[in-house]
Amino acid sequence: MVRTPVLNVTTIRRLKAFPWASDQQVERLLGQMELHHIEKRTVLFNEGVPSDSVYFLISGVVKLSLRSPDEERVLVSLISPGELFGITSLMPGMYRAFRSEAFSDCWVSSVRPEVFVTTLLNVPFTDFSALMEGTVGRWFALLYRYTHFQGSSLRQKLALALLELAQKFGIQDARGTMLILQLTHEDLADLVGASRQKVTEHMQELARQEVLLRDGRRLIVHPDRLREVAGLLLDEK
Amino acid sequence: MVRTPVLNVTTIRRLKAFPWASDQQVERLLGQMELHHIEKRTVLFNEGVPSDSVYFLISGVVKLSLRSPDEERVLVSLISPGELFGITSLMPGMYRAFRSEAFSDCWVSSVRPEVFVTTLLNVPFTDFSALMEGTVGRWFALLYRYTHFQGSSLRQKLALALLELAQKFGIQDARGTMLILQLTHEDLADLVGASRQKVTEHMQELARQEVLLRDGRRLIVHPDRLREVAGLLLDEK
DNA sequence: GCTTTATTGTCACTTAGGTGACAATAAAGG
DNA sequence: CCTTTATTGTCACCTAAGTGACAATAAAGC
Repeated sequence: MVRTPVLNVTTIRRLKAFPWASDQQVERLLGQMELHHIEKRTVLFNEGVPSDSVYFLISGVVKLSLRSPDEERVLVSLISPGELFGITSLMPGMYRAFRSEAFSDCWVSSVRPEVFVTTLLNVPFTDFSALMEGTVGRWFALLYRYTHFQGSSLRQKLALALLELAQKFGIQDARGTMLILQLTHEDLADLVGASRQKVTEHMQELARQEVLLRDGRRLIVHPDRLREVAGLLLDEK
Repeated sequence: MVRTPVLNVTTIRRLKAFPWASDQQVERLLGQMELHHIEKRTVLFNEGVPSDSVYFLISGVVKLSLRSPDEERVLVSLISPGELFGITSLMPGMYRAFRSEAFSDCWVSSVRPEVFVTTLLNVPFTDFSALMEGTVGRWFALLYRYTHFQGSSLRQKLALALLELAQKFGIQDARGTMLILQLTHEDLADLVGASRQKVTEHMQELARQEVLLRDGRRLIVHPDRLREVAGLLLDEK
């Protein structure tokens, strides 16, 4: 038999959560939170589904993970009591990037992001979430790349890095997406954490397979083929 | 001779920056931004210094990087015009995690984070920044770990991961910091992106060198020695 | 307490990628 | 245009970590 934990201001304070918020704010927030008990190994949400709640961990440990190209699981993070998670829901139109599951039996509570933001910060949710996207959105994009690097081959890492560059620095061209950037193989090597020589080898291989082509020192890439090489499903990103 | 660019609402709109903000807000923000011209290869800020400005890239490319344990440079990201960077300054008491330098000649403008937040979102900076810390602070911690994984040996990655776990799940013990967590070598392997067998080997090595010890299936670690093994300078984190 | 299952330990073998060394190009600077 | 310097290409060789396979423990379930 599981005893439902008491969730009041004192509990929140003991967990050192939301230290800046007033008792009234915390009280109001608690009134709108749903409480859930999750048994070890139960999946709370999976990567790819729409992000529509913020979660707060009361007790237990939650695991965030990701599946790598070779079907392995990358353990991204372990969440401890008092932490918020599932915060992609604070940015507009996001999908969950990681799977979250109970690493041990957990008590978790959830709120809608709009309620969370308007209660704790007296500001319209759309404004806040747009600001988040414009500021920390890039951190998230970086985290996405780095977590996906885990368990990838150099070839896949290169594809992933070029894909990100194409989104930022690409302009449409008759032959594909041209990167308006003078990148040396050494720069790419520093970006993916590999040696310059191996990058040269793989870039040639990718060119031979028509995933990309070189126009002087400018690169023209095919995002679709890069995505394929990177081992991303078509629905991702 | 360099021509100072015009920085007005139209420029901002063309760069697709702050799309949610009203013309008045953008106008007000512009009035408080300083404009800087930065020549290729010039360092704007270095890792480790206090984070006290938000930057906005008008033209050119900015490079964010990091030095790895073996003195190599990890290229974390390339910033394109219209992007904000240096946003650790939106969280309280942060230091810059990356070096930023001009990858090409750039025009950059800077603002104090308080001005940025209060102008674009009508809310006290301290409230906003506390909320940021409580929400996206973890993304940043993850990014920190993953960027530092780049160019590290398995031994260093393990030390870094254990250090993070000690901060989250550690309680003081006569023999060091005890992790109140049942972690298998397989979990650790998934966390650092390595094979279970090699993790076993390295964990034994670390135990032999008294960086950590095992009490049944509980780990007791020495954060200081872990930091040393991870190749972090004493002032970091 | 005993059986089953999970975890740890160990080893030989394979492999992806690092490294050094140099030639071949291409770009930049005068 | 020619020299200098940066970048790319291509090797052979080395090393850290992956892999499979199994024994030795330890924990969990009954």
